[in-house]
Amino acid sequence: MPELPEVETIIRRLKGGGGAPSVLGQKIQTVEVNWAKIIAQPDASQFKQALMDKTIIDARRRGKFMHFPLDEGHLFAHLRMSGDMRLEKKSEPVEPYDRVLLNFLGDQRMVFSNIRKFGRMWYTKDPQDVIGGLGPEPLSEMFTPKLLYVKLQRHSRQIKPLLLDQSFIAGMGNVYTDEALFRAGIHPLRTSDSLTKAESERLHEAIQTILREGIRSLGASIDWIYRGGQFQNYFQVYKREGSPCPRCGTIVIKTWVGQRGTHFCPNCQKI
DNA sequence: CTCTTTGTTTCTCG
DNA sequence: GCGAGAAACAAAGA
Repeated sequence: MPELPEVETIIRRLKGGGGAPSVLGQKIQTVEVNWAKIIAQPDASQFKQALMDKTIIDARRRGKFMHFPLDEGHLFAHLRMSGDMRLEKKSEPVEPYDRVLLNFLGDQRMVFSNIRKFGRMWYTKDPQDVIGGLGPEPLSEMFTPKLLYVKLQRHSRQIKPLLLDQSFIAGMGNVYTDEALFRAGIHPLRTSDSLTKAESERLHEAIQTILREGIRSLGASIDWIYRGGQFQNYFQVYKREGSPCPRCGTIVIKTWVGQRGTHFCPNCQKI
């Protein structure tokens, strides 16, 4: 559920700004792992050992991954379905869903909070181990309308599952995919290589606009999955089944595509 | 107990 | 090999 805009929001917050504390330059003193399965690589005890005395030199986002280059090696985190990464004072109380705590030298710590325990963290020397298989960043300069069109033509797949495929394009999840397809006026079951150049260009514009608006709104807050953002107030189709389409008034419907709940307007998005 | 939720991986089948 | 579809899995909450 935390998708590209939510992760981007978290990363920007972790980097500080306006005098707020930052993770940059923080040296890890100790690591507490309260749920061992969160650690995907290596195992929990080696993870703790490896991170000790390492310094965080940057905080970046790649797709839905948080990427923290260290003075030696790299720390990655992925929230999967829920949660947050907080920077706070060590004197703050530990919450029930805080799974991993990085205690820094000084008075700060970074906390990986994850209700569902589906999130994962990695320590590796080679970033490619974790993010090597990801497709292009949808907000990067290399993600051009032409690139999207060429890539769509290379597959004959349903457009919605293809957009959710992180090796095709990194960072799209169920919410922003439904919203982008609505904005572009494309039915979620359309076959990727059936899209015309004009449709592909509309989709490119829609993906970038929806993601930028999501970031500007600081992400979307959905129940207890993620909190803080306002983008849920701008949903056109997601979770709006049974309500009129904001463009044409037709009732928005919900179906299943690739085993995922899928929302669209049957009038604006024709097969 | 059953059902739903999503990101991701793994499997089978055509 | 490719794509569809299903299943599995991670766990919690209604």
